[in-house]
Amino acid sequence: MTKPIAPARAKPSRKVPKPEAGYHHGELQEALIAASEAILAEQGAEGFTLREAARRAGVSPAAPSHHFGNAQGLLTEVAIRGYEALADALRDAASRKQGAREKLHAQGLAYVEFALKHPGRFQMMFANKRLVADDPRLRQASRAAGHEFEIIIAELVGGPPKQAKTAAAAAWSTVHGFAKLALEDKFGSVQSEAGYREIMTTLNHVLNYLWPASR
Amino acid sequence: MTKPIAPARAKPSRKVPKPEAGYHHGELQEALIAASEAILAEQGAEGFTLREAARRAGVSPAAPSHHFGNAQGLLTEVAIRGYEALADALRDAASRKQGAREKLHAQGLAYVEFALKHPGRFQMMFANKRLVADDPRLRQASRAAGHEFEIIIAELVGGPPKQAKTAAAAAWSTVHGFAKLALEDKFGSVQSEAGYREIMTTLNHVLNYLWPASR
DNA sequence: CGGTCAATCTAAACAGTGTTAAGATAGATA
DNA sequence: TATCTATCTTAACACTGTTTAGATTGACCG
Repeated sequence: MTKPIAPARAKPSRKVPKPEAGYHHGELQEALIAASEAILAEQGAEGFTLREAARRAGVSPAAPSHHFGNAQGLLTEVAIRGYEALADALRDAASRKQGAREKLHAQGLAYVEFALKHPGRFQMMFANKRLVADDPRLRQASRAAGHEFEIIIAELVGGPPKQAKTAAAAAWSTVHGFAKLALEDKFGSVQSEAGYREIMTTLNHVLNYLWPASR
Repeated sequence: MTKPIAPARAKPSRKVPKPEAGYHHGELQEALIAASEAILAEQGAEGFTLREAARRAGVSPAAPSHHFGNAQGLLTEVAIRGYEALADALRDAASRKQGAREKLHAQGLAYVEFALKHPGRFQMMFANKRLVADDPRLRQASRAAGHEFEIIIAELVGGPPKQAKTAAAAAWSTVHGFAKLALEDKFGSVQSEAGYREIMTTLNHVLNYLWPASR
């Protein structure tokens, strides 16, 4: 490779060039990521194909390889952004509440809400075989999202860090399992708005059962 | 070939015929299911292909369609058997313990053990998009497995059926989420025997945290 | 200003996939 | 023995992800 170090400024290079120009795309990475996210939103994780992403970005099927290596590379980038969005959602949900238990409940609701509203992206985030599972940035993003749980849990249980680790695993497992089962229609259909709200009510009951006021 | 038939008994109809005969296979359904389970065991859910299953059964790629319609049909049959095996494991685990809490813990361990020891089959069981999700037998098998949890939970909580429903959803979510996260290496590698045992220990802690002696 | 060069993209090909249509074969039945 | 139907094969189709070789382009440097 040996990139020529690319001066940071003072050059006729346009970072936001003509949108639909000829040979060079200019923003192909972003376009491919956006196309992939659109496919995931429309068709779910099983509906993604690299060729379709290239098609939507207006390039040949071989173009993505120059930027992401292969399909796993592109999906890894999508998953990283997914984890960042999830961490944001968890942080935001907790920030809107007072008290550790309320924060934890809010995070649980936010987690499942994220999964149900972006099922394709969510499923892809947890499909290691379709990602570069040992990518450092992916691992870091995943751990960062999990960390949002641990922060609140540590506040809640107070005990030694080992118990906090256990409690965090418990909380993550519960909401993750609930989301996964809901996405596979094990709690009824998620399609209708009524079904969605019923499922979220069930989740509320589950959280109240496992983390009641006295803990 | 044309074996001299060598009938086991005085009747031309053989339900367990020559194992590797000519045009007609004779037990193709079972052979395809067995081949599919072998692929899932060796390669995981992502490694399954219909053509490979046909190859292992010694038939052409089009042969399965006459028995299962398409790949989803074959995988649905595999998933049904998976749910039956899971229900058996849950029932067996509970039967070996005394007391509702001990039974529930044993079921949780059995559930995750099942998932970690047969990851390909387990993942396929919960991959609706690769199955005929509304197949009545599949739905029934799935509900039967979930029912094994509800039996024990009802014994544990005792309260009104609505609370039992909530508690069952909680228990299933927790162990399912734990299994899924473990399979995606979120609790460390499952590869080594040491890693596997460490994860099961973590699960024990989680169960003791969420369902302690006093409940 | 003009030439070089690396980054970027295309075209074409390859091996693989699931599914379908048409035809061959064989087992059971009459 | 002849026929009928379930079963299986062959061949084709439209896809997929990836690789190789070559075309194009914009940026840098004299």
